[in-house]
Amino acid sequence: MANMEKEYNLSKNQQIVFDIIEKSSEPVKAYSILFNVKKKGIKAPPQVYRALEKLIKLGKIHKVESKNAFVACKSSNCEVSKATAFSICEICEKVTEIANNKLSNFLNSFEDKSGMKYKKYNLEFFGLCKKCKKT
Amino acid sequence: MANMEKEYNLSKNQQIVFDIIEKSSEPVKAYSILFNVKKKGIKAPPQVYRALEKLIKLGKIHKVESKNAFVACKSSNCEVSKATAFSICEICEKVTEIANNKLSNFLNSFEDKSGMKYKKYNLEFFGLCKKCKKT
DNA sequence: AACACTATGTAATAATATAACGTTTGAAAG
DNA sequence: CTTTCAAACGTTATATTATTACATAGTGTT
Repeated sequence: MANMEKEYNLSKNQQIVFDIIEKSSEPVKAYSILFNVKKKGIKAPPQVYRALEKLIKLGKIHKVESKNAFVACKSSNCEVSKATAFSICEICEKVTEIANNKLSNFLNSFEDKSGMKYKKYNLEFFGLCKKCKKT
Repeated sequence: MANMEKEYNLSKNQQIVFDIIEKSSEPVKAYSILFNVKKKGIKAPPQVYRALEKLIKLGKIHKVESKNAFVACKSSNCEVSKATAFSICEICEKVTEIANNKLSNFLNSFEDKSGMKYKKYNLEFFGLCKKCKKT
């Protein structure tokens, strides 16, 4: 019920692309999406990239810049994407979105030397996940 | 004098590529570098990418992921690149490396819910620079 | 000299992303 | 309901970014 309206105003292609990303347990690349939606009638890169662009604007997905790949936003009703943080394992490449108030509060209120504040940021942490640390 | 040894052990191609990046006031793209070093005998992408890879490892340059472009490290004798933060203007696209102890201390000691710490991060802030804010 | 390691040169191609067009659709205003 | 406008769509072509693969050359060590 809570997320009934979540995908309300997505267009056909946007919904198809979003479904692929949301179902994946790992970041999905644009051309992987393209390959997977050929059967649904999406045939060319611009169709995928346009959907991605819109989904990012809506905050429904994020781009993991260091991987050129896309993940669904897990934060509860993240309406508009402006502040993202990810944890990335350097071995298994697992990517997890970090939702941490202390972190986001700190970054949202960060001021540089010139007193400039930022309304938007993207942070990518690299390290070893639990599994990979053990081995 | 202080930076006499800075570029000591760079190979020929590494030095050529580094010079281009260091002289630029803005992030430089790989193919822009390639174009600019044709006259110096570097003719093919792998030559540039290999130099870039090495320079990143050495901490002499950083990649600005959201722009697929490279900047020289301005931090004083940054031997190895592991923690980077940039300020990016959304209008004029000016990129500045942020050197801020409060920020780096916070991020270096950050622990996520699972107690995981990270040895490396990349942070990109987006906003309007002073100039662009005025207009 | 033999070895390992790093760097180089080169051709080909893979992977990621956008430009440019014209058409269709769907919601809002008259 | 039909005009209008913006968003979304379909398609072709192309631009941009990055890597694979393989052969050669330099550099330092033992």
